[in-house]
Amino acid sequence: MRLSHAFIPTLKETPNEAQIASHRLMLRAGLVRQTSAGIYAWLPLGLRVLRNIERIVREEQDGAGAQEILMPTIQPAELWKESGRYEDYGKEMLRIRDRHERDMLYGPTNEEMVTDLFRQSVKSYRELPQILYHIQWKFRDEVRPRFGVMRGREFLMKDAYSFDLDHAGAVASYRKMMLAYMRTFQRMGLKAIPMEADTGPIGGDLSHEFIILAPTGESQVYYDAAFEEIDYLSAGAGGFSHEKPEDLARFFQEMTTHYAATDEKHDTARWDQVTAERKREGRGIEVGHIFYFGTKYTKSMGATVAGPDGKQVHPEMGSYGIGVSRLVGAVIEASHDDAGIIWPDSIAPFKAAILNLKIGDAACDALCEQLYAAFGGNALYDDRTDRAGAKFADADLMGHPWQIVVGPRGAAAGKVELKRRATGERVEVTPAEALSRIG
RNA sequence: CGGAGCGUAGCGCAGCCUGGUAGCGCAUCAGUCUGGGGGACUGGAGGUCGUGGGUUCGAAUCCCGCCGCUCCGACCA
Repeated sequence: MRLSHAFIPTLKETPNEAQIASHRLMLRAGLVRQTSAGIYAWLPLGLRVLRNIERIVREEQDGAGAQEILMPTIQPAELWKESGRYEDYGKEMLRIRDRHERDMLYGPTNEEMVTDLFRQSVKSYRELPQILYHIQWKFRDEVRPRFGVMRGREFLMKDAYSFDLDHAGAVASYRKMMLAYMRTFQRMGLKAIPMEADTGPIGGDLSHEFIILAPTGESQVYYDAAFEEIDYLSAGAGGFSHEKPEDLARFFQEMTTHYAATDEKHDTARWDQVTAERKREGRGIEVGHIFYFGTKYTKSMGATVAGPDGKQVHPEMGSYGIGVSRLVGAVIEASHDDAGIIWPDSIAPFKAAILNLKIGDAACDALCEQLYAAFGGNALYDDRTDRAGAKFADADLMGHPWQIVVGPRGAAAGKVELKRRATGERVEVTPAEALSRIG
């Protein structure tokens, strides 16, 4: 993408409404624009990040055996009346009436709908387990939307739902999803800590929230250094496979024996048993939440399958959410400096920015065009006529992992300057060398 | 939902108290010079002062209603 003609409206000053770092930077770098309280339009740069996060989430869900579907945003009220949540959900649910005076709603979540889909078609225990997921916009009419996309009213969420014949199966599904989550966050360059969470009115002992560390997080968290040391992506010895029950058991053991708690659930007695050099604490942002809730919906909505003995049983369910749009903000909270965003390579909107410091200089132009072509569209070429300083400032603001700086001095000698955004380190290299380093 | 604040050009703000010409910086457009960390100069364009009503000869300014947005607290992917 050529910056001179890109719809990337960067701002020199911070809009008054943006208070926290991610919100400020998302507006300044031209990722989003607000259209109402808690509702945002995604512009090219922001959308590319959102899609990258989606891609990683999707790959990890698929890898764990979940199947992607896409349920609608608008749902009929009847389903929610069946489960009893039409009344319980209260004013957070956006209720709509269509032209036939039918009660509809903009989905805040999809347990009812997925249970309905399931009960229509799955009739035998032989078809279990099933894990279905989708990545879809949700609407929750929050009393107080804030922090930009971190607490929006309309937000993009990956929600998965597991159906198993019995409790043991549900636990296995839960563990698979938990592993998928840890892998997902690691791939995004985030340190995520799973914390035991309240299960609410449903009860049960299986609910975890996933907290990523960021200085501006909303809650204080305490955890064992072990969570930082585990490599969830490793496939070899010591790694974890979704396929092997013993791996999942060992993984779950790891996740639940090391200490991790938010300040509400902080247990100072247990914390004291963690040795000093392994104690970690900081601020955290919740980016995912998983639940096991058994037969709550399959019972209330009459979903049954035939068991091995021919009798009808209510499958056991779990649900698993990742706040996809929230992650964009959360990553920025976890990774920025005074100059702007610092994208992890895996979700950066572009692999690199190419800064042409002297548009019109034959050597600079030719070199930049050649580099730009080599990226096949996966680079942002700053071909504006602005001065160098403005280009540096915008590139830092937008947070491209790499900057390839092409100036007249270097271009004449066939050299470019390669800057790593995260460290600020710069080296002078040949264009070919720059390309191979960026990979 | 309780408490507080804000709405004037794309963004950041002043003007309001004490009513009378709508202003500044940045951005933007044209031109000249410049050219490695948000340049300089010259000239332009851009505003129903959130909205409806009231007071007044006259309202951005005073009064009332409404709408929108933000912040703090309780709740949430």
